[in-house]
Amino acid sequence: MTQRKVRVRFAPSPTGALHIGGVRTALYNYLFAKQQGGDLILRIEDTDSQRFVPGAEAYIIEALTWLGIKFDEGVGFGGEYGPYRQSERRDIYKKYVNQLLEAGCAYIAFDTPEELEAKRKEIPNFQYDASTRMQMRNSLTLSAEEVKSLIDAGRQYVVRVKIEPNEDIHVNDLIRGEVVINSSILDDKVLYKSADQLPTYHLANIVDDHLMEVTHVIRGEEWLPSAPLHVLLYRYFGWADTMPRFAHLALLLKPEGNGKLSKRDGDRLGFPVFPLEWHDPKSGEISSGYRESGYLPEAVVNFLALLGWNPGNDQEVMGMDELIRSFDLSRCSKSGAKFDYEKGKWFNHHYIQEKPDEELVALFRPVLEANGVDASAYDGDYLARVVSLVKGRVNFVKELWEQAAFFFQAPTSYAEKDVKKRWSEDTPRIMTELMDILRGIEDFSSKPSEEVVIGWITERGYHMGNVMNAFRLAVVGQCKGPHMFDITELLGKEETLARIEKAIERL
RNA sequence: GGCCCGUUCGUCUAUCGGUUAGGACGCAAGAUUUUCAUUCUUGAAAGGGGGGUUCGAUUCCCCCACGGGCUACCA
Repeated sequence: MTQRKVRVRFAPSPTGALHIGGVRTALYNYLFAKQQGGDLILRIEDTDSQRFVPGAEAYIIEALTWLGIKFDEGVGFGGEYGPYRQSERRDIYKKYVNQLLEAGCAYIAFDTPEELEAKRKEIPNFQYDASTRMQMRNSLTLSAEEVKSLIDAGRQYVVRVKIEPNEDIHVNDLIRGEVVINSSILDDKVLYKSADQLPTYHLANIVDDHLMEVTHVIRGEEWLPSAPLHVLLYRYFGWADTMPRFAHLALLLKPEGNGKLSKRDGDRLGFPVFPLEWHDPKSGEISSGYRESGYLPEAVVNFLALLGWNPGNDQEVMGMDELIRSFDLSRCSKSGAKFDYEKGKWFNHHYIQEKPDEELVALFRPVLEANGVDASAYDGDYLARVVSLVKGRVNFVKELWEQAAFFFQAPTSYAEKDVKKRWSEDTPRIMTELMDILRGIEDFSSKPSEEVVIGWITERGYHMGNVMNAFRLAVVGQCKGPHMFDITELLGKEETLARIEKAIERL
């Protein structure tokens, strides 16, 4: 067992956009697989035909690819253990259900959903289990002939697992240690549904993990209560010796209030809960995504990795390779983590600073276009210099526009507050004088022009702050922005003079 | 209701019986500066409650409280 190659799987259900919590589960699976030199499998668990949403599968693949989570096999990635879509594995499940039936570990039940619902209403805490199954209509209470005639008559039925009561079942969890649950509190779960002739999660999951030789099941905490059932199923199938190890991850919680993180929280608090923008085909609703909001994938990965895991030291900034190196399931926290969006923003800010300017320029060009600027009119070097001047003040690539707009458009208005404070009666006179000085500068680059202007201000005994801020107001439109002479260097002498002239006219 | 899991600054977390309980985000103050931001420095900020065990508990055990999950022919 120890020499088996590590194989883990991410097995989402294509019922909509991939939730950010699901992304984290996928990430942890990936980190673990790569660290162990193993494989990551993408399996699509589409056994619920009712909830199937077209496009969800493609969305999942695109989202994880964007984040740099790479699969070794699975839907869209090939592999020897396919098919990897559960809806294409009907025959396989049928065979294994029959195996369970023949072994007496499962039975056929004819109770309709309506009958069950009535039962649940009638008896509080009703559970289909060892204590009640002999009062129900199933192959344990009906004779073989009756069962056969019902089936021949086309009666719908489900297959239920037969749980033997009064046994302590031990689940050894890599994160939580040993969890013990008594089999009496488990119910005879449906393994095979009548409606769509497909297995439920429980059956399909065990059969596929076994057939695909999965060694570790890393999944959300919501599966912990059914883990004993899964352990039992491995035993009933005779696969206990190759049963995967389990690791149940604590959930991502709402930033404020109670409960787990949901799509509504994102809408309400103004942050995405999906990796990519999602267009719901049923409701037509559009939900924002991290990618479209201007997040860098490395920031999302780093942020998510630390939500519920840490390397055991003070290091927080880690790239994918580093995460792979230090990831450790035993260091995953057992309690749920509130989603801290502010920290996510900080990570993005950080990764923007680390990113080479040329790469930022590539991301900046579409932002310029979106704001009506013909980005192709500017060469990469110019844009790179603009970006390097303003990137320190943004959290998102999008915000680069707000910070750098004046490099592309002369101010059309001037910040009222700054005008009041920095533009006095004799400012036009001083600005006219400044224009003369600027005209005379041969080398208009930052340092030399700064020396000349500062020299002039000092010589004339002008107030440094007043002159420089008026200058800034004229060129930028408000009293903020990068170093003044870095701006004028990029703008050039002609544009700088034109802007001052315009300001004198208008103010 | 039943069952399971959990509980350290506002948030994410470190601590594997003895620490001035550490770091990060956020927040506040200061420094730098011709502006705004960045940056840097500093600061405020935590072991849910009650019992044990122990020379000593944040750390181990029990109870309670609180939080989370599950309790479908959904995953």
